[in-house]
Amino acid sequence: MPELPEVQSVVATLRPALLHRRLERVLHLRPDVLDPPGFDLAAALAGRRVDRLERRAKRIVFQLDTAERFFIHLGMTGRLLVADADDPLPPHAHLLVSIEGGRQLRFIDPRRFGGIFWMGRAARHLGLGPEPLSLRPDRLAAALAGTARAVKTALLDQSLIAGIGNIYADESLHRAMIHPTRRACDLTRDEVRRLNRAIKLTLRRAIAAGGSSIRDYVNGVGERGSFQQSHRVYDRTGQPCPCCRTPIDRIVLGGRSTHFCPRCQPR
DNA sequence: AGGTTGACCTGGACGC
DNA sequence: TGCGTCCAGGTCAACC
Repeated sequence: MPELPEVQSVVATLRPALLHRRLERVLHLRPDVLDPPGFDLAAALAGRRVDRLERRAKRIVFQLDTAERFFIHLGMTGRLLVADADDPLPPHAHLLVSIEGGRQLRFIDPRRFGGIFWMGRAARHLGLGPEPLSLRPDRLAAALAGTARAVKTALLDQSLIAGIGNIYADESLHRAMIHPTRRACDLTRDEVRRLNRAIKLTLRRAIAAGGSSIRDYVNGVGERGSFQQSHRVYDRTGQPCPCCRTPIDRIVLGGRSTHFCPRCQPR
């Protein structure tokens, strides 16, 4: 569900409720969403203040006043939000933490592809590539030059570029007018430059719109995004391309649904 | 080693 | 109404 723009929106909307406040009690924890398994998260959080709340790729990173860190990954269906403690509890709430002042942090995830990952104080290497919003074209060119996979598949590889998912890969490739099955290493310098610009523009606009809400996604205060209304190709199979009116085509690439305009993005 | 596939989960949409 | 099938915004481990 959540890619870079959605996670960015979650972090931005959670900050006012969390930053510089103390976490009081862990009220509920489903143990199988925690890594490492068996870690005493309740003891680690009790009485700790949240000093920083940041996004790294698709991860929401908490830094406590002890300098310890943990991150939450939302997987496909995860939600992280603050609610009033007496708001009705939805199904699949896996972590509930009371916040100084009476509100409650809730991690809800029906499919449980997401999770809570304790990092401690170590400056652990996360195995993630660079952030796309600050990526320079030569860096993107180097990442793509090293692989013969389809460019769309390469964009989804978080060790090459971290934060893009299925929606924004398709949207960026359409804006750059590049066919998703083109071999990553075959792109010309000009195409890489176009792609770099398209990624940044697409992500910035999506962030400004609060992300894309196809089905589950809501931000940290429960609001839906609106960028799905501006999608050019994603989930628009058979509908007209906004540039040339040709029906949008859908293929399966690397097991993922892939949408593109056969006219604007020729092979 | 690089690249591809299936598995992990639940729920909603659709067809019969 | 009910049941089966397919699909979903992500990431791994297991395979060629």
